[in-house]
Amino acid sequence: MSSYIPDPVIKRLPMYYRYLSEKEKENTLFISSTELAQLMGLTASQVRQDVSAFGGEGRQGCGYPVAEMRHHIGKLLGKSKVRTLTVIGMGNLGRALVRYETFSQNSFQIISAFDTNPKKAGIRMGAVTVRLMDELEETMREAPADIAVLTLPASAAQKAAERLYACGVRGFWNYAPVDLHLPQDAAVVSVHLDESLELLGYRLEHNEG
Amino acid sequence: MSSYIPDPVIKRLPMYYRYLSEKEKENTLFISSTELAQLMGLTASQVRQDVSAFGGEGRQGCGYPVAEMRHHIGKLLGKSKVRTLTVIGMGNLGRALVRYETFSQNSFQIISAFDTNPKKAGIRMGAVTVRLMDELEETMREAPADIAVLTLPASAAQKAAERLYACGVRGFWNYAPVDLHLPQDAAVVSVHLDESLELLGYRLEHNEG
DNA sequence: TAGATTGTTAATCGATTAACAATC
DNA sequence: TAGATTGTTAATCGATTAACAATC
Repeated sequence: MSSYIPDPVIKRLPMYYRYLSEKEKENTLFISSTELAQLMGLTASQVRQDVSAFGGEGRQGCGYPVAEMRHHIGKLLGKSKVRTLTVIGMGNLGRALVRYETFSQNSFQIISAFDTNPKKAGIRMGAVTVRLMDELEETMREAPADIAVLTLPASAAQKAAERLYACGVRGFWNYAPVDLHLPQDAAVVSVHLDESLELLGYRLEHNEG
Repeated sequence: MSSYIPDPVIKRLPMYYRYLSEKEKENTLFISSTELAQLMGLTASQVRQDVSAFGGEGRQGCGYPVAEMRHHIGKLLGKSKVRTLTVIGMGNLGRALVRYETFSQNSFQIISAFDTNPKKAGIRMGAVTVRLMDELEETMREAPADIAVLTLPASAAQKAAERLYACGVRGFWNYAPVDLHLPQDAAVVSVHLDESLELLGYRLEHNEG
């Protein structure tokens, strides 16, 4: 069905979506590759190549229809569906994510949260009540999650991921500083905050001679 | 001094650092490009090119000296210095980051935190006391920060960044869903959590025909 | 029609991979 | 020395940029 889209283009889709959303809010009807490129820090040529790659359509002499293209990208990103999330690990980060409301705006819905610490079990956080990891399988049967958010120690992440995979979870949003090894049909996106900060350290160090 | 290193290589440095740290903990003295490549999901050839690019040195027939190479990369990443951080915006994420202890292990030290909400001012969080944004300039004079962590609404991020830049801050770790525009000598690394999750949505949607 | 801008083909650039001589 | 593995040069691959004909 959907033909091949190069990975660099896919990674830019969310950014396209963001800028098109902004433009739509400003009631802009059409935007040229030149303007979009400038906003996004790309070349106009690259924008035209990207659009062509992800199947967008423009009008010569006029530009790209903002609303239509945003909708098209939204569909590619699977925004038409609601995704259910479960958060594994109620440390500082887990707690913050559970309370983060921006997700719901984007049709991501946190439906459960787990921790291994019995002291945290039963506590209400955001819209969910923390459960013990022992109840994972049972809970996943009753209320399956599309995506697991892994905010637990590196040492526990791989095993938890395997357990979740066995429960049918196929999406993994990984915050633990490890690279997960899961079967091909699992989708993993990692957020390595520590590495991101280290990269900033590098840039800071080497920004002028 | 330091010769040019291609950007893709730089972005891999933190991952090299992570795996070398693990190997060092296991008391591995040398590691071959083949083994390192397998761990990191790269080709051996790429590892050798990377190492050569960032100025690492191996021993033929033997591999790369783990501890030495880790130290070398650490120096490139500026890990020899302690970096001071200020967190701007005490929402869920800001609070989580202030309490996050992994940073200190990596020689990043949070020394102040700000919010525009007077109700939050004066409250102690993690190792710092929240201050009102009004006190930003004064505080930066007394205790300058190398890096500002921007965990505030998109609409406020650009202006806050400019203010911080004017205070002499040159590193920006940006969590707001905007792209910052700052002078050349500022180093910006953005963590777009929403976009990262959207990418996962895409992968989930398109993982098998 | 004239002007603007797309869509696409060709050219360039840079990153990854392959190959192999150098050498520990 | 023989075996293993680096360091580097060459080949390939893919992404970005440039150019321009097609067309709204």
